[in-house]
Amino acid sequence: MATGRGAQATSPKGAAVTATAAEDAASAGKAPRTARGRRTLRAILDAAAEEFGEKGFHEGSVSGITRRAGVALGSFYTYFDSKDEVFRALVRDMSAQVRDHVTPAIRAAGHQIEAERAGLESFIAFVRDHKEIYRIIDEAEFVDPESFNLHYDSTAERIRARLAAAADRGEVRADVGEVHAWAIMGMNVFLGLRYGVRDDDAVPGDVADAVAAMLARGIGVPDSE
Amino acid sequence: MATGRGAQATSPKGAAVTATAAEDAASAGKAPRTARGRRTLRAILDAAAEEFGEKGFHEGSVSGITRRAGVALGSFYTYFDSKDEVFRALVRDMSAQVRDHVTPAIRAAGHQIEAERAGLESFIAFVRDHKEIYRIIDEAEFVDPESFNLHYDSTAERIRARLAAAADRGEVRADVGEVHAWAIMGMNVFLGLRYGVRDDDAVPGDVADAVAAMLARGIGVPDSE
Amino acid sequence: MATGRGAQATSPKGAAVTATAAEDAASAGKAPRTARGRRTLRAILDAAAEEFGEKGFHEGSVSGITRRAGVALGSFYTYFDSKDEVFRALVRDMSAQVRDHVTPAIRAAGHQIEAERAGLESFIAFVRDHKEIYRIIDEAEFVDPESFNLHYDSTAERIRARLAAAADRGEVRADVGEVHAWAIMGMNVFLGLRYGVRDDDAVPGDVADAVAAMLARGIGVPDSE
Amino acid sequence: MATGRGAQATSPKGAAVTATAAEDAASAGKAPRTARGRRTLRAILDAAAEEFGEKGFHEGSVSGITRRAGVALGSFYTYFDSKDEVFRALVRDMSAQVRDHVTPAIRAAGHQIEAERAGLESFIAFVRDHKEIYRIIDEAEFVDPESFNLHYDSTAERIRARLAAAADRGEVRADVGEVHAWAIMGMNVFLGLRYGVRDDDAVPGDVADAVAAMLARGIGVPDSE
DNA sequence: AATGAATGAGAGTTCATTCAT
DNA sequence: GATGAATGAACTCTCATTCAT
Repeated sequence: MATGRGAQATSPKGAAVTATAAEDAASAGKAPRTARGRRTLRAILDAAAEEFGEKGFHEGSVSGITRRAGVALGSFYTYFDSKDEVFRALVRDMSAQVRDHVTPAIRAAGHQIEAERAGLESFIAFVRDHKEIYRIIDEAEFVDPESFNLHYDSTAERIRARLAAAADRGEVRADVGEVHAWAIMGMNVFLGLRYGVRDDDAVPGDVADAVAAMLARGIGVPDSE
Repeated sequence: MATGRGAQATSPKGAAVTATAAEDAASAGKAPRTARGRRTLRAILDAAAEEFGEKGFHEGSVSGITRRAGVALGSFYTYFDSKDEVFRALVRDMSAQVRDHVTPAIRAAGHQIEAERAGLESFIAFVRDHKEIYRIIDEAEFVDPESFNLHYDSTAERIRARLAAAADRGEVRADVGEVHAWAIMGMNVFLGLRYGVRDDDAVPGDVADAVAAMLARGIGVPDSE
Repeated sequence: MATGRGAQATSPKGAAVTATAAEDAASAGKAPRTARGRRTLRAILDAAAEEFGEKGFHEGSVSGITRRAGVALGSFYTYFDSKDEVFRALVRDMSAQVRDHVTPAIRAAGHQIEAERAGLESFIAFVRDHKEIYRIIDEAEFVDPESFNLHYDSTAERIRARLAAAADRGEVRADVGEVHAWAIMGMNVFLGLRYGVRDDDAVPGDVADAVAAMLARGIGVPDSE
Repeated sequence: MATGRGAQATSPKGAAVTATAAEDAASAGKAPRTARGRRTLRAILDAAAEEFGEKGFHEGSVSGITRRAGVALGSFYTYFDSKDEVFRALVRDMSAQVRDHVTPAIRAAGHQIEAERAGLESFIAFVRDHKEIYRIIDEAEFVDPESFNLHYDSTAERIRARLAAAADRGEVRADVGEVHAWAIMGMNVFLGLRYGVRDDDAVPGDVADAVAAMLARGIGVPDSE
């Protein structure tokens, strides 16, 4: 699927992607030197998120991106070396944004079970605004396996680490480990697909409540609150 | 990700795919009439599973398939109308095979929690033999969304139905529903990815034990065994 | 410049190229398996000699080749992996044909000075029929340096070897070596350019006579005839 | 091949080219009016000699030139109307410099055979410092045929004229003419390629000695010294 | 004069699909 | 049925040239 925690590309505000991805482009050695250049790069990145989100990497085209961005075909290559490269920048950007979006919700929670609940709720809400995230991160499996693996490995590792810390605090059972982290990530990703992308009917909080209740009994320590 | 329950393409025996997929092809209106034809169709389907499993749908090519199958390029079109069509046949075949592989393990269990444990163990074991299943089902999201959705919807529905039956039997909590079904499917898919495709180190039974313990407390009814 | 000894591409007979170049293509792993395929390959090779001879490698285009050959653009790639590859095949073919054309004239001569005279005359005559050879072999310096170097190195080496043999027979001076071989090759190439490609006025035999007279005194042994 | 007589682009001092070529550029109607402009033009011309020498005309790029020159891409068009135009300026410049380099050595000789010897030695030495000259003049055959022809025609004509004068002085045979001029030019060009560009082992003087001895007998008048 | 972003025509290459043998 | 050559639309990427700043 896609991700363990929210994103922001092509946001309603229309510019959120660029923050991180523009840096990736920069680190790829094609940083714009003028304000006009920065505007163009931003337009291309937003357009790429749209194009790939709608059509996927292979069906999407560079000319589709530049058409959406309202720039000439050649301008694309002023900022990216190849179609693969924008895609890579986008995947990393989305991965970062998902993480940045849910982290505060998780941090704000007082108890680890509540943290997981908040994370899932926040993730589902986020996915609703950024349905393209699934298509983009999923297709990375084929186009940029490294980013794909990195995304899931680091997401799972973050979950594992916070569960371990919670175990130390006595909030979750001591035998909780990597298996549980991957299990939770998998649940979140599929619930995001079902209740974020597929159908908007359910209330994210309700879905999160149901899962949290299961987790409280499944991995929580009774009376640790 | 990919799937909730096992597959069989490109099996060690090298022919398993064909049973089901050949019927799909037949239903697509190109059933071979001679024994020679049946052999060619089987070769093409096995080769397609290999090709798409290795390279994905877009990077895979019809000529790659016929080369692997040892038949002429043109022969492909004797059995399939298009590249999309083999892929569709393959996705449905895999979906069916995953289902057919895990179902017996689930049926054999005495208690629902044990059934879920057996299903996951069986699934991980299966994935190890058919790592291409993830790539194929995942890419269906772009190539054949209908099959993709059908696969996950029907898998989740099967889980939901058996949990409902178990609730009636008093083996799992009465409040278990669709959310739990999608959560379990997500866990299974990601654990299959992590411990089936990615890394062969862990013992599937151990992974399944950890998950079953969590589920027993999370959704199980104490003393229902 | 171009070459030390004659060529044959795009000959009046229109098919000469293919003999050798078709084998190169074959050795490149794309040998046609049917008579129709052989005809197409021949048409492409002849067209490539024309296209590159007229426009040079960089200005020439694959679509120009297929247009001349009267085949579809894609058919080109049935026989060659790239534009570079036809060019390479062509250069090697031309090198071989130049050699094959002049060698008999040289062999037929009774004395080495007469052999050099006959070689030059034959070369000029040949160049007049295949003016494109200069453009093709010259541009190889940029496109396929290996073939370019090989062409001149082997041509010079052939001259050196036959002069050495002649020295043993007492027909030319004993101190004749590599320097003289390259000098003779250079003379031939430029006289071919001047009296073969550039201007058809002079009689090749007259040019060859003048050079032979100079060589007779310059490297010949008096009274060795 | 390339040329009959010396050049100077991309010289060790790094600026020599400009003297002549800047005039060509000027004659092309874009003479710089300030000292800063002259410096920029010089930098572009030197960079162009490097770029085209290394990569050839077609593989070389305007942006490669400006990068080497350390100026902005757009600045190129302040001094040249097109890529072709720099190349043309460069070819003429190189032709002139080759001529200017060898002429003094030829003039200084007391006897025509010695003059030819000195010319060849000087040419080989020169080529070693300016190996790019072959690539540049050779590619002119495709890019700027007029300059290409002019270069060889005028070089051959200079040789012919000095041989005619020498014949009048009784230093070379009376029957020496255009054929001999082209032959000598061809020898020089190929010996420059072999012992100047390709391999630095041989001593230019030794090569020139061998050729001079051959010419002395071939076209010289005995006892004319 | 200098800068560097923007432009867009053009070229090479791929490959699903067709069809004559 | 099988074969493999032929087709051509489609796409990515390059780069000379222009132009606003």
